[in-house]
Amino acid sequence: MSQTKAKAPDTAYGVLGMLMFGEMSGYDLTKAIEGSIGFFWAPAKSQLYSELRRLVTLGWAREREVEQTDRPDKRIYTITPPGEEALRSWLGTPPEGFDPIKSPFLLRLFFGHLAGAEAVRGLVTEHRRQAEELLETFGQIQARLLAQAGPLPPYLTLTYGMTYASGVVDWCDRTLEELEEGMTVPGRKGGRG
Amino acid sequence: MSQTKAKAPDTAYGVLGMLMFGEMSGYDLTKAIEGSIGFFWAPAKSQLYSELRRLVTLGWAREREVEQTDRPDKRIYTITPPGEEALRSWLGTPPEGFDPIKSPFLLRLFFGHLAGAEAVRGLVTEHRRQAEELLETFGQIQARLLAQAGPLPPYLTLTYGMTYASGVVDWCDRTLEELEEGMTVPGRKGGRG
DNA sequence: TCAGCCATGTAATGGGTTACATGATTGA
DNA sequence: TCAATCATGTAACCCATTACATGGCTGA
Repeated sequence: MSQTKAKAPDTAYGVLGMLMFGEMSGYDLTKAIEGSIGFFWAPAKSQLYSELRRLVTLGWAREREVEQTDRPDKRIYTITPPGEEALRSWLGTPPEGFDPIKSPFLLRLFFGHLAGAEAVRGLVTEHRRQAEELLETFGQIQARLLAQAGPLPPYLTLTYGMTYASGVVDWCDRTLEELEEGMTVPGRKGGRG
Repeated sequence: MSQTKAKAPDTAYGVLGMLMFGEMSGYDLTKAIEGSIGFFWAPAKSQLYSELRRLVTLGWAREREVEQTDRPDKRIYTITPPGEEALRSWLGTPPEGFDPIKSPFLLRLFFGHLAGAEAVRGLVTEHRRQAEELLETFGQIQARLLAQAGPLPPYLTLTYGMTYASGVVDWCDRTLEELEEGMTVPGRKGGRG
């Protein structure tokens, strides 16, 4: 019953991809994900488990029960050949449309004039702090990745993240300066500086 | 029955904020959103309608039926004073945690070594194209905003988007060059260039 | 005159999160 | 000895998307 032409949410393929690193339990996967793709694709635990059930149904992964005495029993998942094929086919299909942006920060910022300049400054400052924090985390990961000569693509996702985060920091700095000039769009006319 | 201390999803506050521009129907709101906060907060139509129902229940908006003959009847929504208060209070509460990133692009890229260098180049090239397209759209909006002296915050969300998109374009360019050098992390040892 | 869009929504479905459950080890 | 963490998952709920429904106008 293994389907290759089936459609599944991206999360399913993310899990499949992780299984390429070797067989894992749901728990193993949560750990593996939070250190890697978790930065840009972070399903909840229970979501993971339900995707695993889906993979088994599709024939894209095999499930094996492992009984344990000191720990809860577990189920270990292995990718199957049809699973690998489905993964590769998905990889060959670029996502349509740009990455969806969903920003609680920008949503608040947009209505900032209702909250006043001081609140906006606070919002931006906090955002900057978070971006710097992220940047530091990325720096540590980078050091690790540069020490071993692994495949390039995961490293590229890291540089992407670093470009993004440092872009945010710069924008925050520029914006905090701009906020000194008032809360109106800096049009050409009527400006005094 | 108007509650001020209630919790609602961010989408509800986004809708409330839009209602500050004046009373609107659900249809009006979809239009208003897609030209503004839609770039970073884009609920589906039906989501919008259910949030409107929520707002009425909470006492944050009033609903008024308007019968029409040539068009379907409509319901027009107005923000109430408790609604305004809830909105302001929400604006004063910065989001916890950095904006969640959910990137179908990075998810594919991460597993790029399974697809080969050529596929990765294609993926990056397409992503670059999309980013440039976005950048152009933003440029047009910018021209419009600079022509009138409106409030600064919406303009700031725009510069944020532009910083982001042009950062992506740069990253794509750098990455396409890097891909010429092979598919391994450019570590210090063993490199020839 | 027919396809497509304007204008207004509802229904069905599915993806994803938070809360709940369990018991064994380990460190303070 | 008590709280925290490891290790493994399930149940309940809600947010969000896609598909469906309706009927009048508008341009080719």
